[in-house]
Amino acid sequence: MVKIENSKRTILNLAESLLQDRGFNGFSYADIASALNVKNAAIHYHFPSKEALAIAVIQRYRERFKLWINNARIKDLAPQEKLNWFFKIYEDFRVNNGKVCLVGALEVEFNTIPDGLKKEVESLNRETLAWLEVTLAEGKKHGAFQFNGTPASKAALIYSSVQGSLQMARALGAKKFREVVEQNKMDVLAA
Amino acid sequence: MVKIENSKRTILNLAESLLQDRGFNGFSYADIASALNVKNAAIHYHFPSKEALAIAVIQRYRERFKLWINNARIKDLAPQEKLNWFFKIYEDFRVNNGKVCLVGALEVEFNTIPDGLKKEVESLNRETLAWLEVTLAEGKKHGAFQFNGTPASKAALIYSSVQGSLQMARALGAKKFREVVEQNKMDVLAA
DNA sequence: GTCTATAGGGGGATAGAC
DNA sequence: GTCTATCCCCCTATAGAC
Repeated sequence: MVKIENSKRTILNLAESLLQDRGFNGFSYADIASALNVKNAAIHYHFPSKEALAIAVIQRYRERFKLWINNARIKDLAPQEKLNWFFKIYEDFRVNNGKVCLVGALEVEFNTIPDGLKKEVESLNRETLAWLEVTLAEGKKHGAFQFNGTPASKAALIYSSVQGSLQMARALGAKKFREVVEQNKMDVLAA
Repeated sequence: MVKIENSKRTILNLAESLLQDRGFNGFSYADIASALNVKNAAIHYHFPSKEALAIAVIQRYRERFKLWINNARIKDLAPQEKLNWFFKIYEDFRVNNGKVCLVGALEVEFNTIPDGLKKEVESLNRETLAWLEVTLAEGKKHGAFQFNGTPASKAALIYSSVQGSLQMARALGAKKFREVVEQNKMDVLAA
């Protein structure tokens, strides 16, 4: 009972890492099996299909994000600090072997992935944008943020630029990612 | 002589389209062959390997971009119009079956693609950013643009957000992409 | 230039033994 | 829970006939 839960968790960790590293079409059951020193079929015992595995990865990620944003440690922060926390998530991806955002990776491969997985990606994307939008609106109302346009479109710009710059950092180095984060801050923080 | 040049061009067109639609790992020689009603091996006659094919696609794209930006029709435009032209490139991708930027697509798969291809992606990325940077600097100097930060970091933000929002549009619809473009314009145009 | 045929590898997935 | 064995499909790439 404990063993299987640990196995599932370990497999999900590996799958999440591989998805961020190589995309859906870029990793295989064999990658996970060899990392765990077991055979291919053992992974199928825990997750019957690659689609089921990837869906479980995204669902767990969505749960995690939901827990974070509803936790007092994040929820009670000032808007500027919330935004810093948000950027920190992706900075950690960047530092951790140049991983990219799951949403961006799967959207590049969107036309090749199973339908059930598409729905999960869409949900994660929507939920992330929704939180950013509310955070930006809150900060603008309190005078911490200053920007033209709606919180929704500003949120879309920030999120898409973070996704894009994580990808760019693979070819041009981490500096590009950090430049984009700093530029985003300058463009939104009230002088 | 003419025939082979036409074949090469047709194959490059298909490969470029497939790369933007499904990524490097998401398309195969068979996709191209069946679209041309020929067999797999015929494609190998024109491009010996998948790496060579993808490299040729990017090189042709780079040439095209270079011709555009050095052509009087673009070169002599006002900075605002240059920026509009830039956004239009990606708007056309979006309209044309939801394609994404080649650079972003290949950077998501960066850890799985051949080395020669990586170098081409890096070059295209650098050249695009360089043009954007110069355009932004020019516009700022002339008073058409107004923004904090360096032209380089603003260029990185704009380019990465366009890449990211094209991807986002696949899950959330074209509206997201257009929102990001409009927000970018608001954030850079002098009031 | 395109064909048939084939080599040689990798992929996801399942059945049945242990 | 993990193993071996296997199925079946798709992939890149090459050789040699036409």
